[in-house]
Amino acid sequence: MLQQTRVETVVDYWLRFMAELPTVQALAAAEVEHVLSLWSGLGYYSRARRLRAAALAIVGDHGGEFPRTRAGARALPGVGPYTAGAVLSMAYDLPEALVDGNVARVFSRLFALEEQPASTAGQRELWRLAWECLPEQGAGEWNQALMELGATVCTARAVRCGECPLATVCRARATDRVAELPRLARPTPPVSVSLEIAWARRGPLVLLEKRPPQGRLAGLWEPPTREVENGAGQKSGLWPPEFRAQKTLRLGGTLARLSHSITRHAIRAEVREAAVEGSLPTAWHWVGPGDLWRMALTGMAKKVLRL
DNA sequence: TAGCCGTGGGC
DNA sequence: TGCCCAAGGCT
Repeated sequence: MLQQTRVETVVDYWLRFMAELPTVQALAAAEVEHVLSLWSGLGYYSRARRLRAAALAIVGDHGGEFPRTRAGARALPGVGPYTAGAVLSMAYDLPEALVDGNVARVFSRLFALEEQPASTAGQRELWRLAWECLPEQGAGEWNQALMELGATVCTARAVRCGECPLATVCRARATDRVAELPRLARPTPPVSVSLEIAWARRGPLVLLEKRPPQGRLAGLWEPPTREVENGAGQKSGLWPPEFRAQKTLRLGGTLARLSHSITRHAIRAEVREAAVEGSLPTAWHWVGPGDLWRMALTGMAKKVLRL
């Protein structure tokens, strides 16, 4: 859950997840749809699928216990170099290094590294330093302290050098280059996307569509959504003929326009009341309010449904 | 190697 | 508001 996600965001999801699936055996036995429903709104949903797959491997191949070796950990789905170092050092207090976004920023400044952290050379240098700095005892606490320093003091912006315990030995600080480091990769411009979201009601039921099993938000549920024709005249949304989008929905007296983002996509969405006649596409279903909590909804769907 | 995958918060 | 960024991993 913590991969690319802030602690504050994760906490509530983690508590619900652990209350529902408290053991690795329970997670391994759970339906993918169930796991995704607990992940609903957290994003990067492949993490949820891999977590379940890892639980299956742990139960099936490791006697229900997380591996205690780097190779064993790295072989699990969803466990990369960072996660392996994090779990082994914190859960088992093994002397394992880690590099995440925070450590990369702290080290880039502390040692005034010129390489971009995302580059191969930059990663190699960061991991070398992480191992070089690692104390023989207490690697887990060391790693957490390093990440905490990056999260609270040595931040991307509004850096708090005055509160930093390493300020006197920081090479970026000494050369007044804190704001320039770490060197950032040239950002790719975001793609603007305009969506139309259908809001169709039938008594207490709401119309939802299950997304395709591949690609973005794979297999998750959302109110029927189509990409609107953009200025260049491409990608016009294809609504079924039985379906008519009507006026823009008003929520709290204002037009229901939602801004949203998916990595490198700036999304503007408009929610429209819709009428449905005749048969529905197979992916469309009327869903009762009690079922919504048990479904794998997209974050956008939760916004629209105000859950 | 670089593109892809979600969402929420800070400024 | 719009942009940047975050306890990454996979292909």
